[in-house]
Amino acid sequence: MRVKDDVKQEALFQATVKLVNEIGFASSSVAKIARQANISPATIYVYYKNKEDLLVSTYIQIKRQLSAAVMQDFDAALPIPDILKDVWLKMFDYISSNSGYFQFTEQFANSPYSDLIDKQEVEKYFEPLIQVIQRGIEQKIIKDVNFDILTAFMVYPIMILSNPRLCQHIELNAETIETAFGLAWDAIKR
Amino acid sequence: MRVKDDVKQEALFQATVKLVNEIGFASSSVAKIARQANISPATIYVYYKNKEDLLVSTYIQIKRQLSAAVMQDFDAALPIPDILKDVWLKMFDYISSNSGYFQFTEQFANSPYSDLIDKQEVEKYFEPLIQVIQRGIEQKIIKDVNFDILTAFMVYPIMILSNPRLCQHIELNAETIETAFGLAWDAIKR
Amino acid sequence: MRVKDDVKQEALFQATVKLVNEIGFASSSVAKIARQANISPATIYVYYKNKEDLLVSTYIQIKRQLSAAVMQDFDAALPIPDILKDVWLKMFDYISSNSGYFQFTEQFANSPYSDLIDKQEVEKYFEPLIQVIQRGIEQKIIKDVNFDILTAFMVYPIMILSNPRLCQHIELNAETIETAFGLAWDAIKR
Amino acid sequence: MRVKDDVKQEALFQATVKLVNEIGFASSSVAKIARQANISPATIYVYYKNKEDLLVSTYIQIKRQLSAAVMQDFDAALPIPDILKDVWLKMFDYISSNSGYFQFTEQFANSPYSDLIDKQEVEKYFEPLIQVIQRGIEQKIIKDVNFDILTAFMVYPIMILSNPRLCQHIELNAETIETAFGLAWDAIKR
DNA sequence: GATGAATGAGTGTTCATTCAT
DNA sequence: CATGAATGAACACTCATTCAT
Repeated sequence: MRVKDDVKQEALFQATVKLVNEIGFASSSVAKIARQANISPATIYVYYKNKEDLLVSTYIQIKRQLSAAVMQDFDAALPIPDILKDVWLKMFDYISSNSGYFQFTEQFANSPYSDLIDKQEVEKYFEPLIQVIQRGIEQKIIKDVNFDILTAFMVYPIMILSNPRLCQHIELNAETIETAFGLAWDAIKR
Repeated sequence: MRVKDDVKQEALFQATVKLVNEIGFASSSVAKIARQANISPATIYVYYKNKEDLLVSTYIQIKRQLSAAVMQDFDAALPIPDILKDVWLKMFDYISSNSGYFQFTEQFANSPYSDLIDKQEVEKYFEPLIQVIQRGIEQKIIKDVNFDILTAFMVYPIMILSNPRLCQHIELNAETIETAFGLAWDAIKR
Repeated sequence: MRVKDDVKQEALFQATVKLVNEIGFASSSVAKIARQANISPATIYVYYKNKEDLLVSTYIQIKRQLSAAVMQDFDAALPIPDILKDVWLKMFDYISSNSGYFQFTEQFANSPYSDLIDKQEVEKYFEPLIQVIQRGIEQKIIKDVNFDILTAFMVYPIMILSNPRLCQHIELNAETIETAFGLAWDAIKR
Repeated sequence: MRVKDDVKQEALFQATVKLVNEIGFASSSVAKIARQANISPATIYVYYKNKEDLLVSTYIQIKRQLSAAVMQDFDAALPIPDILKDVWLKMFDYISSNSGYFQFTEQFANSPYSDLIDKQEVEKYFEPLIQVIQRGIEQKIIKDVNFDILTAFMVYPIMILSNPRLCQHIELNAETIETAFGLAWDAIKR
């Protein structure tokens, strides 16, 4: 028998990301994704249960990759600001090197499919980071406020600044990224 | 000669917002919107050129309303932090009083229709605010950084904290809103 | 506005019956039925909720027509054998004049859609006939046996003899029909 | 060299009958039958030319089995009514013991595949029975009418009474079966 | 012999839009 | 102005069958 073709599966992944970025989530039909990947629409159903499965799997794959990149060489022993800055930089690094993947996750997060995701599944990868922030609060380095508020200033600004749909005028280079971290740190530090 | 029926147009507006919030952008078909508004699908084409026109017009109407609410009683003579805090509070106020409208704009911003919007058209309403920030920079009260960076810390945190999809754990009351502004101000102030 | 076209609905009815008779229930797709009726597949959904509705409605329409034809001029005052013979002849008459309709009902009855039919809805038209048979049992003219058994000899033979798929060799004329009734009557009479 | 696996073929037969009875003819796809039989869809094409061949072969196998069961110990020397009653009882016996097989044939007979069957191929097994009836006619024990008419009263009532879709209210026990034969015999006897 | 991968053709259904009234 | 009828194109998905191993 023929064997499942990794090349085909990878092409499907790339096609999904590319098409969603080009024409948006709502317009990305199974047939169009198949054509982009140069396979038959029916073949998609060999690799995925249905469209939802294809999109959700693609999302999770990217999220896993992102979290691995960001948490790589994580060193809880460093000073807290250094840790946060390291994560901040790694995240910008990943996003700018993989802007297509990142854009896909942004679109996904605002689609109805988003509700199907177990958020904790994704968050668990960042557990060490969360503990660092917790420690920062205890050591009175970081403001003692609701965690969602801290996240709104420590994480989402990265996403917003990296989203070309939202920020068309800014050039993301080492300097601006560093500058932005300055604001983030000022926001949360005590 | 009969004239276009304002009641019908308003019903159409409400139906569009309601349906998009309930079943999402992709699933909101013309026929369903029409049924929700208790009119015929064909009648929509009396009021709007096509579906895109309907959605874009709905979006712009909300954005105009939001900017009017936020910029109401704008007083450039006040101290800069007071101005920003006032805007911050008014924005939260509008969003919490009109969460349906706000949710619609969030969904819209992540749809392909979003590209059709002339962002400057919306931004011009905030011109006085932009000038205040400019003045803050000149007076060395606000950090002299790219404008997009300032916005990422002054405006988007509001949207993120108000988005129930993103922040499920936080209760938005006077206290948390004030706290959040504290972080925003710390981020941008010199 | 345009008005619902009775001609189109009738064409749809005829096309459904014709196609099911020609290629069978399982192969009769919505697209094929539409092509046979010379309308767009989408138009079917103007007249019927879905495929099931189309088929079930077609079935019920035929059944109603059949029962009306069979029970026409029903006279409970006549002698019981005369009543039964009259019904027997009228049924053959309807079936031979409308063999296409009848074939459709036979196919329908053996399809999964059949389970959706409320049998009592159809049976109620034959209520007067059922009462006659009941009376025949009480008057000891007809055998006092389970009603299903009587039906198996009084009604189904008509269907079998009229079914060209099952009986290819017999010519259904006045004589053979009369002969067959003789057997039916001998079967059930006391 | 490996040989065709009888166990697999039998599993395929059972799976086909089971699935058709459970979900109907139209919904029984090759893939589903294969899954039910715990083999690959492709393997079916080792044993059968195509889907049609699978279904037709299954039908013929059952029919052969039925005729063997019914004609077992056939004794043309017995009195004619005894012969017919014996066949009648054996048929009910087979059907009630193998209701799954019987249901399959009923579904098959109303599918388009039915036209592919050479009816004479099946009928030839009943040749001795046909000759008995012929003899009964000659001896003026049985009515001298068209053979299809006799069959409509001697054979089909069994099928109708055994079809749970048609007769839901009757309990088929020794008594009702005997009673029903009484009607059948009254119908055809002179 | 046996199989999972692969697919073109098809399934029932909904779509945004136009037409006739 | 207002509408339900009408539709070609598209939708997600399944089909029977063949291919490569």
